[in-house]
Amino acid sequence: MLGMEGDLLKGHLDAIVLAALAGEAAHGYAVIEAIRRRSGGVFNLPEGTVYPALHRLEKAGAVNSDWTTAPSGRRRRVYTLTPQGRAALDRHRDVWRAFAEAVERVMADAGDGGGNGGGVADQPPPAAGAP
Amino acid sequence: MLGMEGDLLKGHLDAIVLAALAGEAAHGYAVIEAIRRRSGGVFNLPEGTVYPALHRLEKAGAVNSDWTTAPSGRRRRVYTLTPQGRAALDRHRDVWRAFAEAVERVMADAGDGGGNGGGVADQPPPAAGAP
DNA sequence: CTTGACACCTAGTGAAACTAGGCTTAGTGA
DNA sequence: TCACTAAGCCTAGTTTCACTAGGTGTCAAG
Repeated sequence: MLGMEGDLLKGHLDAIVLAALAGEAAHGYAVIEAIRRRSGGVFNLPEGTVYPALHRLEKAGAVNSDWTTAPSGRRRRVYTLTPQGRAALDRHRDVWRAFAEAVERVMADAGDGGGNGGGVADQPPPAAGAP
Repeated sequence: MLGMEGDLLKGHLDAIVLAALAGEAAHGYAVIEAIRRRSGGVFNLPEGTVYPALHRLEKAGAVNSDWTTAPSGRRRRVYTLTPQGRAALDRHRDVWRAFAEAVERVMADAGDGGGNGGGVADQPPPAAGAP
């Protein structure tokens, strides 16, 4: 995942893949491309990430797949959101919203340091110290 | 992490812990409480998550810790952001912003399905089919 | 025929949060 | 005084999930 360090995406991948298919059905490569384009190039997901996700989602009933032939003659496996998948995407959106808001609330308070009273360090004379 | 499934928090924890300390120094329990309160109860982090994070951040030079005695007589290990930790928090905020925006862009496009032309399924007569 | 792009697949790996305990200490109630 | 609870801290082992590292097949162009 270029430009993004660590495991930021973990737990969000299924939602992102489902969202990529919400507009219209697409084959694997197109899903990857759609995610990259929509994210402004932030999410550049490896195939090894996306295909297992698609398989997982298909197994879970969130997407269906059909082999088709592109105008070029190439075989493609096209994935389509199921009604169940759409419902799952709606839930994912709610979860994301709640999650993002929670993160922003934690991050945002940082600057003012006021009005949160409790839970803070009492700084009386240092005691015995560490073990 | 109550109410949050899977690994949504992965990759974001350090940022959240640093942000919890940005206002003022705090001991472990207070960090946990601050995160829970600020997140509106969304992030209810286990001690086994937060303490290793604090230790990790201390080892990395982002926080310092000192043993103190609360008014009650209890020993507490109070953590304080270092200048390095503040700089790291700023970076984390930037990364979060970019990440969140990318996710929202991917999620938001879902509804319209228009204007993205390429990369979509060609649906001519189904070909030979799967292997 | 060779090469590169398209298209798909997957076992194994590693990172990071969480589980599952465990210990210590001060306050409270019986 | 004793038992229990809450505060406070610690950590090895486990689980989860994205990514790495390959690998195969097909089609078009040179």
